[in-house]
Amino acid sequence: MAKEYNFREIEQKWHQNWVANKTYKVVEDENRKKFYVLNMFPYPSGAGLHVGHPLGYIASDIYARYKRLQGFNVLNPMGYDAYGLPAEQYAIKTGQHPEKTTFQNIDRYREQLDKIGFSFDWDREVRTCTPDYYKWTQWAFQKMFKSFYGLTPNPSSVGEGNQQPKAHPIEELIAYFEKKGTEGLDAYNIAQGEELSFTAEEWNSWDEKKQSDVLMNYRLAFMGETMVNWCPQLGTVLANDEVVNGVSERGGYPVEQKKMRQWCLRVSAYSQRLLDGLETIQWSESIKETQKNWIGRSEGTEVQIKVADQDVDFTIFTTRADTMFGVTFFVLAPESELVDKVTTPEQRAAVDEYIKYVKGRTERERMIDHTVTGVFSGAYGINPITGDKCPIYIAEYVLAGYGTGAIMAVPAHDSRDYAFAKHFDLPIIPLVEGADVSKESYDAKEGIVMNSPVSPDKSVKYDGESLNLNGKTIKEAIAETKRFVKAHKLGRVKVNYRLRDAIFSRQRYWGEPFPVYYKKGIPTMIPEECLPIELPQVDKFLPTETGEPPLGNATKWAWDEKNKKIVEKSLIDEVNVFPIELYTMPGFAGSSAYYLRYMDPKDDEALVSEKAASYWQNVDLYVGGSEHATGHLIYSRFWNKFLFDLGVSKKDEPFQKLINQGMIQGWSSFVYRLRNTNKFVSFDLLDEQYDEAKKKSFYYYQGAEADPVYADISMVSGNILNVEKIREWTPEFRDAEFILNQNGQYIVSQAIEKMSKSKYNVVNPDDICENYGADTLRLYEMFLGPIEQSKPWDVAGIDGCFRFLKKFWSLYWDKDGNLAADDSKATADNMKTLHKLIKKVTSDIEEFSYNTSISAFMVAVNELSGQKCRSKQVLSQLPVLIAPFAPHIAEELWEALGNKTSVCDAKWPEFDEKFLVESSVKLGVQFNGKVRFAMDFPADATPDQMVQMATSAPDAQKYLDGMQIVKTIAIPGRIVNIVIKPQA
RNA sequence: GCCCAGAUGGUGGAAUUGGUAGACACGAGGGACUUAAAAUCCCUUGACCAUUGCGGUCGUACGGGUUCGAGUCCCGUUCCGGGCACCA
Repeated sequence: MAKEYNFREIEQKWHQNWVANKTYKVVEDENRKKFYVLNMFPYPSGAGLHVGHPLGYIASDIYARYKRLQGFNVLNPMGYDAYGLPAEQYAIKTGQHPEKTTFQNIDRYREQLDKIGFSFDWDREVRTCTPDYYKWTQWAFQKMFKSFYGLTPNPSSVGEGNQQPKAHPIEELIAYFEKKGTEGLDAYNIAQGEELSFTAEEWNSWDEKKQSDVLMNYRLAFMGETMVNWCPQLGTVLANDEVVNGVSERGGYPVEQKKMRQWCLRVSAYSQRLLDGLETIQWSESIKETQKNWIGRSEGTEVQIKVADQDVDFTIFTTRADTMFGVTFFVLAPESELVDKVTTPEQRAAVDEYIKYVKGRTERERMIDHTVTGVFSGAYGINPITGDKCPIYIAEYVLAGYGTGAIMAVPAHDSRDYAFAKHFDLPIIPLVEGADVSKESYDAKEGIVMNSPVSPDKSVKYDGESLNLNGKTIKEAIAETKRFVKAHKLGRVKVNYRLRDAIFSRQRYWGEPFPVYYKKGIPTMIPEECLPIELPQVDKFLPTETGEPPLGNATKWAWDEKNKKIVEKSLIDEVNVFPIELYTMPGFAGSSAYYLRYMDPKDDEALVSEKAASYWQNVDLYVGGSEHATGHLIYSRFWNKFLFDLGVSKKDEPFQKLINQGMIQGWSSFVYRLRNTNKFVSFDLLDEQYDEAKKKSFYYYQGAEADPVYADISMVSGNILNVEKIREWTPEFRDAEFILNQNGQYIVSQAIEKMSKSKYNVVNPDDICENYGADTLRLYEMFLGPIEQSKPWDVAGIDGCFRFLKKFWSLYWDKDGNLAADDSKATADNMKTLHKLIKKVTSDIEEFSYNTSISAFMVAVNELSGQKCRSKQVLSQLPVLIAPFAPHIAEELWEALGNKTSVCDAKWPEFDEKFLVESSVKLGVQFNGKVRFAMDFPADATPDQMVQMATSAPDAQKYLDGMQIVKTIAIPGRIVNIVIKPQA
């Protein structure tokens, strides 16, 4: 009897062995080069792990194991992003503490992960919801509160070492205010909410509250009154990336705009560095592009506009300074404070009515509905270049939050201005030669400028100079206008970013509490040595009756300043005891610096020790989904840059290389219920009608409409429903009538969708592990296709991988079940197969092309099996090569070969070219690019020799007959082509 | 609308980066071994024509181009996916 591949026994044995020997424990070792592999840690949801989760974990585990075999000291940790909305929603429904359900889910995840054979060092596990972890989340927040961004406003440090803006202690700014107020501050590029102006005397005369308010304008974590995305159903504010198409990302509830006092992070301060950093990291172009869009840098010009007959002026922002001659009106955002100032008494009523209309519209309405609306303010602005008086309008198409909230409108060259001008019948002046603006605007930045000015007297002189752009290209015209505006102090060159500050507070329970108390209304940091401030117990997870966030339900939630401890709320006296912040931090707080914590997860003294941070530096390979492009991957980069400024993180960028694994989708199955009945009709009996307007199909059976209902995929094989099984599933099907087709089968319809509990299409990895083993699962998930690609889960091909492992296994055993490997000398063919494999697998792993390396294994095993290879010289190398992909079988065979240590500590085989060198190469001989016959060439033949041999070969004669050779192309090892034409 | 990525057999996907397209796997068909099944092994499998002559023609979404030679490079079109979306 041949020895059977008993994967259950093997995998259980090695799992226990790894745990017992702490095979995957990793410690800092100055003598070895480090390599840091990381996966985006999961949110432990109630549905458990599905087959999509391990895709990324397997991919990074393969790389981690490979790097280890190459001699690197590899850090490959795992943990849980444990704070989150679902656990809290569940808690509200059932009254169970979210910590309890979260920990239950974590245990389930761990159990599932353990089955797949990852090389995680579980001693480094982190959970974002444990106090020893979130202590450092709170600590980082406090540091941001105590920092501003810019150059040091300290005259002695101007120059060397003070060229790059970065985070600095807020004390430096306070010292400056005490001496000079805001005078000369703009030289230091300090990030701020709005441009303030005050003197040192004013600053020194202000009380603590006023000074605190002013400092909020500069702090990197600050409390600000801002427009927020408020979601009434979730009872909380959301960050921009948590809102998709005007509804909440989680749950899909409507979101409205609301002005609220909130904690914010001044992410925008780092806009330029976030943009520049993208050039230094190996991420996919599409993610970098997405981040570039999100940051939205635009370089333009700010120009001062005087309002005619009023003592008011305002600033507009434009990227098309060249079009100043085509301005025919100005537009203010409805929310702009200028609206009130410029509106004339005659227009007051109309303007008020318009503002009222705008306020009544939700963000979603404004996003979907782009009809032209607006109102004339009654005032006129003076174009500083032409001297023309142009009407000032108020319209919602201008956004308050971007630029200055005011624009100059050039209808000829901006489609939005064009639509507005057509609607209000305003003049349109074309400025580009050949541009036809009778039907639409000409927005392209290409062409030659004209009408700028129309006539010499239409250009205002400044210091004897007037602007003339005629005949210039648009690019030249922009540069020239910038120069002109700057030279004559009409405005300034300005860079704007679309990236907004992140709203950092949530009105929820299950999140990190803020280490902040309110001392006479002033937000004050709880001393660093008192951290962490632990999440208090509450009896209800809903907001209080007075509308306070859930933490308002906590009774022991006040800060005793004198004794430095948390005390009962009833003791608040506003002298020694003050209320603590009721908001909690958002999901991205805990996930922004977790990769640093893995380096040193148990450290009580620091987020990460100097020693650990210096050794591990940053993540070399990060694997995760691309859906985090504008969320986690921006916040993390921001957070890391801040910690880098503090010297905590050692690299400016946290994730050197990023691989985005695709999503594994599920096949959802639908049965069709006739409306208002309990009858289900087989899909092939239904008539389909497609509704063009709704982009959706509707189904009918004998005139009655049938509605799709999800059926659990375990009830379906192929597209045939197991009627008995579904009857047992839920009561609604028990007594249902199933109308079958003529073959007596019930056919379901199927669709590819995201895997989700509610769609009943989740495939668990557990069943695969049970039936085929973890090694097959690992191999199969990688064999499915490139990691980056999304694809539906389909078990159809899994047998192929299972068969391969069985073949691989049987290379090692004879028919009696004894080890077949012996000391015989490997043949040239054996060595060639082996080294072909080493070369292919090594280069494929480096390129994350795991599917092709598995193919290479299949080929090699088939070849060796055909060669009846028994030689240990070859067979002892294979377990090492397969170890990253299928670690259990690798260990088993490695041990069977007589090794005493884990295959993890083996050495990755070296590729040797000499085994691949051929004495001859078979190449196709082409005439005029078409292959005509194949022949052998000596491997070391020169191009001339190859041509000589090809043309004199007997096969060549019939092609050469009556022809003459025009040209020859020969590349050794590659190609021989002879260009011929009929003889003249 | 703008930006990015992509389209290869019945299916998932390969292709040394411009050099014999379809590796590897699934599925399908045929065969061997078996009382039978499972397992295993062998053959065929892009299309069409020719098949007791070993071959020929076409073929990488579509239309052009560059080249001795294009799945790969360039121009245009269609379709699918992702991101941004009144950002001035």
